[in-house]
Amino acid sequence: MDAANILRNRGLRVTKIRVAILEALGEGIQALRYSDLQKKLSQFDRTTIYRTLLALIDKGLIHKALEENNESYYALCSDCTSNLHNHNHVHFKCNECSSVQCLHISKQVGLSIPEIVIDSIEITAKGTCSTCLLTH
Amino acid sequence: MDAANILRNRGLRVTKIRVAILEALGEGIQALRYSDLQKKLSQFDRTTIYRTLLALIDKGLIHKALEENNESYYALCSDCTSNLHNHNHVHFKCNECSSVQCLHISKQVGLSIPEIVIDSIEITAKGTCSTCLLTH
DNA sequence: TCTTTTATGCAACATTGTTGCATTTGTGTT
DNA sequence: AACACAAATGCAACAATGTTGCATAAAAGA
Repeated sequence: MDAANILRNRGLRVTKIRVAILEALGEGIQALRYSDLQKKLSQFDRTTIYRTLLALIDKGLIHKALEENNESYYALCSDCTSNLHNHNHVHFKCNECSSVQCLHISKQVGLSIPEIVIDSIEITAKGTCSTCLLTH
Repeated sequence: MDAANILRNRGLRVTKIRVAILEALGEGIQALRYSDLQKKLSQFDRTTIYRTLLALIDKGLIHKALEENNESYYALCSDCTSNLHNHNHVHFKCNECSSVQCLHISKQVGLSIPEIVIDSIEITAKGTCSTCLLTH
């Protein structure tokens, strides 16, 4: 399904920047950091990018994959809805090339702690990605 | 051991702000967000707080427990050294009161993914803390 | 107390988040 | 195809935080 239809399905108007962001994030399996998105979408106003990201997150089309060193990484959602972000995957950041990607894992991760109710768990793994492993 | 000795042990000079930050973080089991730290330490310059946090992180005395919504939460380290931050604990954020704390877990968490080398794993859990559970 | 090394405070600038408002655009309707 | 209305965009403006350079002040050992 193309970006335009994805947007329509979530009740969002089809605008240039929304299509551009979805296509930018759809190019690879990687998450993109905000500053890179901004470079790539430099024809649009900063505020518009900001509000578009909020709208796409709100509708469950993208998510913030990682926040680190005051940089936010954004990635496409795979099975989220307008009502619920549903991320049963691990966010992996390569220490070499700084790439961030969403890794789908088969096993469910559980965690229980006395006296506390846990609603969600986020897992971020860091290491060396396959590309960087080959390079060294 | 008091803050002054902790600092000396890591080869850091004992200054007012370093003692103040260690004591602020040592008061509770909770992590403090940057903006709260700044309010609490308003007698010091913003730059000094910034550089002090970097120095204390560098020496393994504190760590950034969570970065969310462009807010950083800082907490004391329990068993880190100058050479290695060693965090086998879960960071828990309460959705009700926004408090963040480090929870030490007994079981080791493992994760392995083909073609990738994983060096470290960070786990952030969100839910309702014991205090907020009692309130409702 | 003196000296040297290091930390601090201040100024300055960059990046990102955030809001209000006028203008433009998308979309369903005529 | 043109219209009307709701929604999105661009621009201006300000806030918070990150970051660096440099002059001054403070810590630690002699």
